[in-house]
Amino acid sequence: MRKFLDSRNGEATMAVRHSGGGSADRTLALLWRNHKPAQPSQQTKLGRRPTLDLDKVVDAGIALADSHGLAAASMSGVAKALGVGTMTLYTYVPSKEELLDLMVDQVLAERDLPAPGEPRPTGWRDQINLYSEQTRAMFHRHPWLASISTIRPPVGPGMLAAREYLLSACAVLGLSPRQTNTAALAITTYIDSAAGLEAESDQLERETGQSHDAWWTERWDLWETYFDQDRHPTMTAIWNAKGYGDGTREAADESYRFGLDRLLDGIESLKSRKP
Amino acid sequence: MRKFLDSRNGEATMAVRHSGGGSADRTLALLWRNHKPAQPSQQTKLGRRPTLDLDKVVDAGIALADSHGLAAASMSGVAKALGVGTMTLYTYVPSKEELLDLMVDQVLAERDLPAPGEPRPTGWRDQINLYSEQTRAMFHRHPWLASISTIRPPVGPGMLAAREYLLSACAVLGLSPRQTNTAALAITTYIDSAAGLEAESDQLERETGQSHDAWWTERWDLWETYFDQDRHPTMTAIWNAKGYGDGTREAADESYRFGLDRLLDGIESLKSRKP
DNA sequence: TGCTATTCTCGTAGGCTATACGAGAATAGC
DNA sequence: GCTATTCTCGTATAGCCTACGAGAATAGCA
Repeated sequence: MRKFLDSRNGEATMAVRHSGGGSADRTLALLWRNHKPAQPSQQTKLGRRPTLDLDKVVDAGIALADSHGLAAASMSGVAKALGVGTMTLYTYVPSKEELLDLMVDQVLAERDLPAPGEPRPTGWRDQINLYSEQTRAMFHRHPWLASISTIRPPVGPGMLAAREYLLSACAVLGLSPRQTNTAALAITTYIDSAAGLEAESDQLERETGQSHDAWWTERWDLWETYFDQDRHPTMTAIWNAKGYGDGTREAADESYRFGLDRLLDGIESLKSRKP
Repeated sequence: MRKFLDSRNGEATMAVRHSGGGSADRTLALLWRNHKPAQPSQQTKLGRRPTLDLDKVVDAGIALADSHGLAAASMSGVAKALGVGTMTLYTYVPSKEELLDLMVDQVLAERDLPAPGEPRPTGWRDQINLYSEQTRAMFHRHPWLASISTIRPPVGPGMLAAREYLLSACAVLGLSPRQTNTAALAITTYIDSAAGLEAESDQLERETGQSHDAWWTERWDLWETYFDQDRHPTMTAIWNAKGYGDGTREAADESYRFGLDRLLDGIESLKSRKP
């Protein structure tokens, strides 16, 4: 008897990911597989030995998505990379959807964030900045993360550990529990989105071999033929004042930090406002 | 001789969208089709009459994506909705990629934002809030927008008009052109991301018929079996203090506004800081 | 009227995707 | 060696985009 396989079919095309259908309990068991000290060895030694294990499958999926894009991490692609038949994967994973959840949580767990008792930066901002830089690095290592929806994410050890760290950092502000949570939410919204865009952008330049400058140059016709300065006076003024960045990495970095710093300014000022 | 069709194939699976390949000029011509007063009627009346026009195709794509998700806006789906053969669409649109660009820019243009000469809210914040609310409404009408990458977006009239408005709103702050642009970027990053998440979340509840509360309840086992309070003290404390929202629309709205307001606070304080 | 050049229409086919089903291979213990 | 159990994976179905090329419709001209 096959283990999983009761899944209702697809509609998982185009980066939609409900994480929904099968058994939530089963997915949880897979996500937390290395965190509860092993079920009471119900595993007898009956039957054929497996050639793989779940970690190998998840790692192969991540490696493929890293090197050749999320689309390359198809069931057949992962199977080929592991040297097995496509259908063999379904012994280890109930469906592609669950595989994605597992890939995501594993990658979320990669961030090196101090656990509750461990030493951490002293100031609030430095604690947030640690989260920010770790998250940015994560997105750069795995740009495909940016194209995965984060509502109803995999509730695995990786996601929960990062959330705990961010909340604990926000807690030192001394806001109400409710506001602490809201502040953390605003911060992740900005960081995930800005870091994701940054990483996607870099990846695009790498993959297509076309710099953003080259991309704009290809659209020279826009300014030549279609752009109406009278309808876009501010853009024109900023352009004339050379207010658009030079497309360098430093400019992008400055942009990222500007938004985050202003958001943190705003949150921090709540403290002094109501002393 | 077919008009378009020189496209290099695929790799457009899974919500990647480079907008790259074909002729950028051709895509621009399609995007701006209704904004330059018609090319010098080079169109003789030779040949078979077309049964459709580009606007019908784009509208059908948008309608399908709105009602049944982005995946439903496939070439065959759109063709079926229009009552023509799949391949007929390729007379009007070079590829699926371009169709998506056209759908996106049309939807971006839906926002009701005052053009340069027109009356607008007086205060800076009200001007930004107008942009914010229009954008939020747009995402709610078209939740599929959230799953489309915004780097290298379609540079059509819709995108440019919205950008002009936002920049002109930021310009009243009197920052340097460079900082004005950076501020606008931070604001769109937050708004697009938060509004997209909000809309995706609502759509998910509608589509799956499962509320977020129900989703969490389905994962009851997490708290029961896997969650370790010692490793997540802050989460536990916030939970005990009922600091997690009640999942109502009002709570989500408050969350959205909190982040935006703090970001605007931070940006605004730049003015007074360097008088 | 009929011919021609031109344009639009669209069936077929090829190469991708996920996965249900079921036949077969391998193993532990008897 | 037999059996119960487990893992492996070929085949088939239904979807995706789109290259190709045959055929239909039309305007203008002879």
